[in-house]
Amino acid sequence: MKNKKRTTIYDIAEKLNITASSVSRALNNSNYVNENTKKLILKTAEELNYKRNTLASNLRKGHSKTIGIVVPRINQNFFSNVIAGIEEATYQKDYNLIICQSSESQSKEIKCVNTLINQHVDCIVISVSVDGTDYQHLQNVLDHGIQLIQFDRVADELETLKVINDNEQASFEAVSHMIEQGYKRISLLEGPQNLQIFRQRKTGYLNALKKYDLPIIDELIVENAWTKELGAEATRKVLSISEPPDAIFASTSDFSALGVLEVATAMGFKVPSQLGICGYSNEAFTELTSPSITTIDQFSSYMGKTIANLYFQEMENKEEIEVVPKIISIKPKLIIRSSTKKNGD
Amino acid sequence: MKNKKRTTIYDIAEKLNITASSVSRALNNSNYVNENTKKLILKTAEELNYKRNTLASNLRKGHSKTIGIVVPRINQNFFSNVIAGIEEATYQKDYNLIICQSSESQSKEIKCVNTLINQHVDCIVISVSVDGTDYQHLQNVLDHGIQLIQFDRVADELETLKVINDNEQASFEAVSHMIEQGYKRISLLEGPQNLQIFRQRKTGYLNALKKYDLPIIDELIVENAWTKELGAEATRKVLSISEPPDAIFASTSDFSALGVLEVATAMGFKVPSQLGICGYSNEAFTELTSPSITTIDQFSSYMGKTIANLYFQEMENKEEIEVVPKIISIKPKLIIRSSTKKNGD
DNA sequence: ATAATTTCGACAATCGATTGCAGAATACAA
DNA sequence: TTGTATTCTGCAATCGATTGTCGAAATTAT
Repeated sequence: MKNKKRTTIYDIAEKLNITASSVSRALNNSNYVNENTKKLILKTAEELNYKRNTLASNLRKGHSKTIGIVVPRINQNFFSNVIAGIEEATYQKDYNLIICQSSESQSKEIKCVNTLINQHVDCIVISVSVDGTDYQHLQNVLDHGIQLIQFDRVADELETLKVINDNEQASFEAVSHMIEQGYKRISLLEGPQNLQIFRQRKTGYLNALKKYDLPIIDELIVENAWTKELGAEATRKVLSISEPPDAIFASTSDFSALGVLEVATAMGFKVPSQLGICGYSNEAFTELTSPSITTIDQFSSYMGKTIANLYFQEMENKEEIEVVPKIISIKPKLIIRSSTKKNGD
Repeated sequence: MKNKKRTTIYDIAEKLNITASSVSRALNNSNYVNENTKKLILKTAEELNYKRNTLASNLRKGHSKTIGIVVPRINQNFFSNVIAGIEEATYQKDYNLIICQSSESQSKEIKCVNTLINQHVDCIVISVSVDGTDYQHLQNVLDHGIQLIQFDRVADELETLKVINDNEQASFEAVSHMIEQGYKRISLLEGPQNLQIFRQRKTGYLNALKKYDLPIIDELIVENAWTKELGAEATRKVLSISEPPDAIFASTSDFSALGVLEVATAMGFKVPSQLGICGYSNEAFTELTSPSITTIDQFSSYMGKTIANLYFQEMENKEEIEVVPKIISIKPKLIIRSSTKKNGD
């Protein structure tokens, strides 16, 4: 295990009585080396089980062919799907992925970002943590000449490349759908409003109410209900008021919606006839609950591919055109299931 | 964006009229530099927004403080949880993670492993792809002096560090539980037998039958039923024979069990009274189906932490003791839910 | 046969940080 | 004051691969 000396281009060069430069050129398939020596070099490299030292190569070349990713949680469905999507697209171009999770803490997020800068990654892809307020560390990425792509949860004040969902539109459609189903008192479980995505979803909700001339009822809007537990708690609260809602839009996540469903069922509310429920994210389980939960699909894996391709595209233009902030918005899709079919189907 | 020159220790040295070595020493908090100059250097580094070039540092130091991970699918619950567990433990020690997915293809797996060797990672953590037959590429990892830790799906013939579940025991307990519930004709949906984990699960099944003196019925054992679709197909088959099973153990995954449940329900079998179902992995959704599915929890995140700690522990011993192959076996836990409660509760 | 052009390969510098060695500067003791 | 020990700093080599420059050899053109 220890002290194993790996073969370098110098070892190959020495064995063949040539210089390392020729070996390097052969390995990089340059023209400036004789076909025969090239073959000989390749053969010897194979024999000696040579593996290029990417560290040295990258140091010299000044880039790393590596993309750093920072997400709140690796093992959250949406994020792991985005990552898988990025991986698929970058793998073909021989890029590596360094993955960090901020665990929803900005201080850890800052550390992660710094590590990635140290690593000389070519690009940082990030979805910010929930408690973020200051984005100096992201500005810092730009200052170091590293491409920065924000996705989903973005710091809107920062002018970077962004790949997002059209949260407002999706939310609008979801609420409109519920209204058209006949629900009239729709409660909104909203997420931390410092995040743009949650503000947008709220706007969509409000716009839908407005369109259908429904009143905005403050006591039906619950802040910060974005985990299963908080969703459950919020549900207990809104279902206990004198005039409870006849539908709940858990705009933060399907987990929240799951909390809603469990509490509502436990409290004796019939879903969907007495209470409609809509979640957000299209987690796998939404299909399996009874009733199945209406939700919004964010095309997470596609989003990942989009991010990767956006990076490659920008790389190509880098030399010629000045980089302009660009936003790609993906329209999510409303998945209508049983939990909002007020009148059956 | 382009051609941004990053500050190096030389820039700092030049500005302060000292040498780069002193700067390096100060940055590494060495004693061999005056307290005052150290402070000055740190301050200047801060001012110039200096970030260490990890590439250069690692090249010189001969290691990368990086662990490479290769899994079949990043976005599969079990794997993303293991990864999250590894991340948690390694983060504290300032290690980075490079993550690759083999997409269940050995040829891609080999490429991933080679990339990681090139990257000079200090350790490779791998769960092999399903179609693996030859493990030369893993031997190669060892030959390059890189620590190798296999987990879950391991190539048993290779003597490396391994972190696995006690699949046989878990399977034995699951089947025993079903038998004790009164199920007598238990069908086994098994996974590709070239993978040790699936062989072990089969052994556990057979041992349980033997213990309770139940006959082994070949037509109740279905090969290669390890996705939802294959599980569904297998179920259609076994439920159509003249004497159908009264229970199905989807030993490959909960997805397979889900396929079983859907087909069984569609065919009019009552779960759990007419047909018991047990899955494997404790995916989140198993709690949400109706009925909820009995399954086996693998402590995935804990497994990740165990892997990381195993690596750190081996690192400490590396110099003194010769590395010996070591296997850590984690005992999974049977989670009993409604789908196997034959007589209600 | 000579000149002009290619092709090939060696040399040396470079990427940025680290570190062994040696010498300078300072402190302390005799 | 001289000698010894200690602290600090600089020099230069090193990690392994890449690449611009230049000269030698081989090829082609004249």
